[in-house]
Amino acid sequence: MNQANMIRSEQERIRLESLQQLRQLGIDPYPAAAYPVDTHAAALAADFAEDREVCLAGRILSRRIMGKASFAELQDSSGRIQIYLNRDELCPDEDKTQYNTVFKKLLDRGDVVGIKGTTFTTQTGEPSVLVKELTVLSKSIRPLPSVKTDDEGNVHDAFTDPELRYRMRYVDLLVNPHVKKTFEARTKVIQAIRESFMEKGWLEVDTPVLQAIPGGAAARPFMTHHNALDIPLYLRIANELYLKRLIVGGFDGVFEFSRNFRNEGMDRTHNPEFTIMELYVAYQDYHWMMETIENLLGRVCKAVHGSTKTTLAGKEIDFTPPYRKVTMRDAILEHTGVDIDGMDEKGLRQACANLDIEVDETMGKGKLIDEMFGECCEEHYVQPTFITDYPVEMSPLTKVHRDKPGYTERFELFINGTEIANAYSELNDPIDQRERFEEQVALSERGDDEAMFIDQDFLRALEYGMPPTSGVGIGIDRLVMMLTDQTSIQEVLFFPQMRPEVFRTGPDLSALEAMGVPSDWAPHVAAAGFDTPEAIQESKPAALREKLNGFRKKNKLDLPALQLEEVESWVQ
RNA sequence: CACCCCCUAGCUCAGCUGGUUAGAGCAUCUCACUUUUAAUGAGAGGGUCCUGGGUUCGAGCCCCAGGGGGGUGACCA
Repeated sequence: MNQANMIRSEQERIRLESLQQLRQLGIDPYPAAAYPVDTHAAALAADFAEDREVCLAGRILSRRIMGKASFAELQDSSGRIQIYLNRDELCPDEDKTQYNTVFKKLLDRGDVVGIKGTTFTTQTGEPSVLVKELTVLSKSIRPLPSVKTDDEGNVHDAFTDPELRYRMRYVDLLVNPHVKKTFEARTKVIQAIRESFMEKGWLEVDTPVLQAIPGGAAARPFMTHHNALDIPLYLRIANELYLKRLIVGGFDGVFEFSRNFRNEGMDRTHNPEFTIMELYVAYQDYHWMMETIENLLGRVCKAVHGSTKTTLAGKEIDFTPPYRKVTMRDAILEHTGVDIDGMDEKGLRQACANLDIEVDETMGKGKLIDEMFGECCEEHYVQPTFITDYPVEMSPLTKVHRDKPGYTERFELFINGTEIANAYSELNDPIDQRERFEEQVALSERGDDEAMFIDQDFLRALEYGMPPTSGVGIGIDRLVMMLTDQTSIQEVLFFPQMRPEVFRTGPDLSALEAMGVPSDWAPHVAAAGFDTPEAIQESKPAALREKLNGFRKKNKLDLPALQLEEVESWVQ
C-alpha cells in the first residue's frame, strides 16, 4: 500500500496538511534529538510544589482553547497532568506563531510534545504546568478516540469495541487507563514469581520452542518445517521434559516462563499461545510443593494488591496460606456420592451415565474420572484448594502414590472453579515411565488424539537417573485474570490472537494512469466507480464520458470536461 | 463446530410498520474568548449504513449468501 492510494478520512487529511505546514514553518514534526525529560506527571502530582522548573513530555489528550490562553491534558507513561499555555508566556517576543499557529492550529489531540515550564496551581486548585517552551516530538495523523470523564467519574464515549481494542491495543492503552493497570499487574505477577525463585537460588532457563517431538502434555501442536534439515518441527505444547533433562543434568532448581502453543479452540480462557511457568526442584515431593505454591501465591497477590486477598467476580478470594486439601476421590465422593476407589472402567462408565455425563468409547479410566471431576466438582472450589492424588491413568508423568495404589502424587490448584496449577512428585523411574508412555500410545491407537508422543531421548535421560523431583506448572494468564478480576484471557494478553485484518486499500491510480487517464482525473475516475482498468475497459466510451462529465459537474471539479476521443483512447 | 447477538461519521450510539436529501453527542474545521477541566457561545463540513446478490415503485431496515467480532455451549488434563 503506498501513500497515494490510502483511504484517508477528513480528519486524517487535515492532520496531514497540518504536518506539511509544520514543515513549512521549519518545524520537524518527527525530530531525531533526545528530549531532556526530567520528571513525570505522576511524580509531579504526588508531591506537588509550585514554582518548580520542569521538563516533561507526553501526548496531548485534550485541549481547552480560550483565545490567548489554553489548557491541555498531557499524558505520559505515569499518568496525566494539566498544562497551561498562555500566548504571551509562550511567546514573549513579537512573534506569536508558536502559540497562535503551532499550538492552536497545527497541533491536535494525540500529538506528542515536550514542554518546559513552571509548576503552579490554578484558581480551581488544579496542579498545572505553565508552559514556557513547547516542542513538537511526534505528529499524530490519526484521530484518537475522545474518551471523557465527567465530575462524577462517568466515562463518556469510551473506546469499548473489543475488536478495535484488541486489534489496536496501542490505542486501547492510551485512552483506557484501567487496561494499562491490568498489564502492569501482569508484570508484577511475573516479577514476584521470578524474584521469589531467584532468592531461593533456582535457575531461570530457556529451552527449545521448536521441538521434534511435542512432549510434556497432551494437546494438538502447531507444525512447521525446517528447510535445512528437511524435517517437521512442532511448536512446543509444554517444556516439562526439557526442564527434567536439566534436573538430570545436575541443577537443583530450574524454572522457565514458557510460551506454549496449542492448536485448539479459542475462547475467553484459551489463546493459541499462552504462558505457563514451570518449576522443577530436586529432592522435593508434592507436599513440599503445595507449601511452596501457597507461599508463592500469597506473595504474588500481595505484590499486586498489597494484601493476600483480592476480589474476583464479586467474591473475595483469600490467598493467605494454608489452602484446603481434598483428594480427587473425596471430591468426587462429596459431590456425586460415587466412590471411584477400586472401580474398573465399566463401573466408571456406568457411574458417568448415571450422572448424565457424556462419554465415548475412546475414553479410558483416567479420562472418565476426569470427566466426573470436571462436570460435578470443579465449580465448587472457589477459594484456593489443592485437589490431590489423581488416578494413575490420567497422569503419565507422575510418580505413583507412596501408599495408595492406583493413585499418583499429583495435585492441581483450583481457584474460582478453574485450574491454575498442576504439580507432581515427578516420575523418575525410567521403566515405569516407558510403560506409561506405551499406555498413552495404546490410548492414541484407540482414537484419543491428545495422548502423548513417546520421547526416547527423555527416557534415555531418565535412565541416567533423575533425582526425586517435584515440579509444577502455573498458568500465568489465568493467574493474572484472577488477580485482575478479568473474565477473558484477551484482557491479559497484549495482542490476543485474531483473524488477520483485511486492509482496504484505495484504487491503484497508477494503473489507471498507465492506460492514459490523466493524473488529475484519475482519483475522480476511481471515485466515480471506475477504479480498475477492467472497469474502464468494460465500459462504452460514450457512456463513460457522459458519466464522468456528470460526476465533474456534480462535484464541481475544476477540470476541463472530457472529450470523447480522450475517453476512447483509454478504452483501447 | 452449534446456537444467539452485533457491525450506521474519527469515537459512543439513535434510526419507528420499508417511504423526502440517514441523525445526535463528542471529535474535526471557521469565528469569538487570558485560569479552564465532559470549558463555553455561534456557524460549517464529514457516510462504501461490513460485502455481494435478491424482493420492491422504493432497502440502513425484509430475504439469501459471505466476512468480521462478541456471548453461550461443545471442545480443551
